Amino acid sequence: MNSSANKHPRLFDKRTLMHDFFLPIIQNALLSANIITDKPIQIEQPADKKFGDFSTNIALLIAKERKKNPRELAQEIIRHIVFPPETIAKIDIAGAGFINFYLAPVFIMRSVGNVLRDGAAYGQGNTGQGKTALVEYVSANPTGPLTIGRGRGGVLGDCIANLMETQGYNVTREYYFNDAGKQMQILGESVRLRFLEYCGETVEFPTTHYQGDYIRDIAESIYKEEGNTLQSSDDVLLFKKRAESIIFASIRKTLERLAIRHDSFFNEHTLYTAEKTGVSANQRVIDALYRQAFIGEYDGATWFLTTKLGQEKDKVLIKSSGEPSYRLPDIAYHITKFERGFDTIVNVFGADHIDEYPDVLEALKILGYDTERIKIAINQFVTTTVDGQTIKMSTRKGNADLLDDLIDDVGADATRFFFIMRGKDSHLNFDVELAKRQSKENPVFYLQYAHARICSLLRLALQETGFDPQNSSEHELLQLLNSPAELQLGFALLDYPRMITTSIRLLEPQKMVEYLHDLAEVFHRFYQECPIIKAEPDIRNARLFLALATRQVLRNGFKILGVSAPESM
RNA sequence: GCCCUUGUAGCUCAGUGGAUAGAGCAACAGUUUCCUAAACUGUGGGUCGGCAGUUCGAGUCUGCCCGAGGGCACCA
Repeated sequence: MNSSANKHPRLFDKRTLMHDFFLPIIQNALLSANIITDKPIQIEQPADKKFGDFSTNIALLIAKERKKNPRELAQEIIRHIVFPPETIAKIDIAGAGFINFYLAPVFIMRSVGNVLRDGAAYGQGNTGQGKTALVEYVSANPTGPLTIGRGRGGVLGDCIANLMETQGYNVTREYYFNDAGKQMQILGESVRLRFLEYCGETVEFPTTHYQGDYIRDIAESIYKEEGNTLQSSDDVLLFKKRAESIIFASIRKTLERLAIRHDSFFNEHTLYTAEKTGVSANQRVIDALYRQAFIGEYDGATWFLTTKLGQEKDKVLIKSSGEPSYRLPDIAYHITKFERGFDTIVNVFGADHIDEYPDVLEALKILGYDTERIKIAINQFVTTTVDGQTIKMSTRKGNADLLDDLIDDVGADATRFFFIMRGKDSHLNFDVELAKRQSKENPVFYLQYAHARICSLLRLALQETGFDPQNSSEHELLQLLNSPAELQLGFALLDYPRMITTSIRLLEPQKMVEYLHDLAEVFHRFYQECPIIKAEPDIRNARLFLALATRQVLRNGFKILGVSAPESM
């Protein structure tokens, strides 16, 4: 045991309660009851409070192999359970043979003191200590302003990165983009044609080109600066460059509004150019796959022989034009993630890219990379509802819903919150009217209100009583609390660290949203039922500590979600 | 046709093989001499898309069928 562990008594959040407290207790009981089994001991929180705080189904699991009645077995196990004083209040058997544990109120409230002690660090862990992670998200090419759909992936990725940082991961947030492909060529051409219109020419604008108004805006800005001097030029590159820098600036600005940040922008084009070795990253992929006999040449193109892996068709890596298809740089890009030494690699992208990653993974596997390190988070699409009418996101037509417009409409907090308040696999229905509403129907306001209410309470308490729980360490007062509402709140606070690890395991920040909503609800009930400032001093101070601990957890959670924590509303 | 995601209350959605399937909103009925009523309490509401299977136990796992979204390019 190291010295820091001695300085700080063990933190009894639910994760540690399950693994470090209940597990050994049950293991020892089985041992002394002479029950040997290879069945795993499962400890869970019953959905219904009346079945205790924790329960185990071990008696059910081993009943068959022991040919015994599960309830009798449970009885026998209970007889052998030993536990420290002031921890467990009651143990009983219910249902088919579940063993249910009820925690002693003192035990719960003592643990709440640890929340106050850890403060902003409460919930942090060390599973990522000393490890690096790359989280890639947004990665939109600079062909137009960000759409609402991209926003969902951006917030999802940002929250995943935030979550991982709480566990000690050194996270690099990366944006992968391409400014060299065919789409960018079309972008430059689109701007040039609109520019010519400004110069007074009548042009035919192809339907394959970008239709959005922003193309006209860019063309106009070029016209204002350059006049018609470029009219005779057919240099598309110039228009492309201008468009790219303007669009990229707008994308970054939009992301900034949502506090979505990146540490690294990876330009796909660097994979095309020769490195020190004189060979491009793309070429190295071809060479390496060739050595493994997964490259074929026919129809004038170079193919990844995925039919050898049981797929229906081979996949083009180099087109007959000599240009790589998107797949080749994708593979090369992922190799750089390994070469840069990341321990964990997280890719966040939309459902439209769902067919892309299996090929990349196959190629990486063939080349000997450990694809277990790669985690994929795919988010389903977004539809928006305005005035009860569902509007489907539409793509390159120029009538796609713009993320900026949505932020203008409902604000950054609601935008972020709504994007992650549903599971990523669920098709998100973004109700714009609901997001704008400043009432309890709007879940983001419900949560923020709980925080503001606590702030207000602490302000008033200080003013009326002179007591500031932030400047007091009499946390043992918490042990005076034992009403159902207080215990429920204290118990909920202990769940926070486990929710973080669950969210990371599932790459699902939505778990945090749900948890925080439940926490706010339990707090409001406590606030309703327990008078605080008017209570007698010790109880009053204890309740202020409980409120302060709640505010801490809300703040810590809001920080991960990227939602503001208002002091008053 | 093939692949991925998905189908749970009127609506939007939770639900790690476990106990009588939950929450929010909406509906209805209540709560304020008292710290923010932007809150709280209660009531009603379900063939978990359908059919089979796996097992002590299935909303959860498997197969088939039906519906929804997305993808199946020498676009990215």
